[in-house]
Amino acid sequence: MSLQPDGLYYLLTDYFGTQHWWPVDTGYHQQQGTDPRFEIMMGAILTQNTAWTNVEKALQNLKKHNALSVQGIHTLQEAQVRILIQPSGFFNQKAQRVKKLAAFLSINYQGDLDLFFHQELQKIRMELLSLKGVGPETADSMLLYAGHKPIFVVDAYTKRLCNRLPIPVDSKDYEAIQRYFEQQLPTSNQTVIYQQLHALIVECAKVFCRTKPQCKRCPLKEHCSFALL
DNA sequence: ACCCAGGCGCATG
DNA sequence: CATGCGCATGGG
Repeated sequence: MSLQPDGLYYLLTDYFGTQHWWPVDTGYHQQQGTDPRFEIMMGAILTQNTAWTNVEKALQNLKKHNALSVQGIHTLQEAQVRILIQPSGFFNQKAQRVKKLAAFLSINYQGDLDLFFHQELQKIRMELLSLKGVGPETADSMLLYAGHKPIFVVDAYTKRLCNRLPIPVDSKDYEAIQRYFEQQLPTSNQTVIYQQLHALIVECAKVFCRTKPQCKRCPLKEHCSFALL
C-alpha cells in the first residue's frame, strides 16, 4: 500500500490525536519578563541525543537561577552553565553551544527574538546553522516551534520511517526528506501541520517501535515494511 | 549490565 | 564523500 505524507498525517492524527509539543511555562516567563521562545531554543540544543526528562531537569535548574533567558545565559560563566545543565548530559559541549547561541542573539539582535525571527526563513536558518553545535534538526526545530516558521523537521525517527514506508526519497538525505514532506503536505496551515506531524512521528515511534516493537496495534502496520507481529 | 534518547562535529579511509 | 566515534546523564 502506498502512503503519502498527507495520509500519514491522517492516520497518526486519527490514532494519537492533537499533540502538544514544547509547552512552555508561560507563567514563569511572564513573571520574569523573559521570552518563552528562548526556552524552546535552549531545549532544542539540550535535547540532542538526550531523553527529554533529563532536559527538563536542566531547564528547571536554569529557571531556579533565573538564567533561562538570552541575557541570563550570556552573562553566566560557562562553568556555571555546565553545572546547571549537567543532567542533560554532554554538558561540556552543550554549555559551549548554548553560550554561543546566547552570545549570537545578544550581540546581533540585542536578545530580541522578534527581531531575529522577523526575517526571511532561509536567512535565519543559515545563521542558526553557522553556529557550532546547531545542525539541521536543531535549527529547524527552533524555526518551527519557537519561530512558528513553516519548515518540516526531520529526525532519526523520520529517517527510519522513510526506510520502512514506500516513500520515494533517499532516507539519508535530510533536505531531500524535508522537501518531499513539504511538497506533499497541504499548503494551508503549514506550520501547525508540520508541528503536529513531527510530534506524531516521534510519538508513534516511541509507543510502537521502542524496545519491543508492538506492530500489531500500530496505525502504520499496513504500510510499514518492518511490521512484524 | 546493557540499551537507548527528539544530534553534531570531527577524524578517518 | 561516507561512515565511525566521542560526548554523559538517567530511565527501562
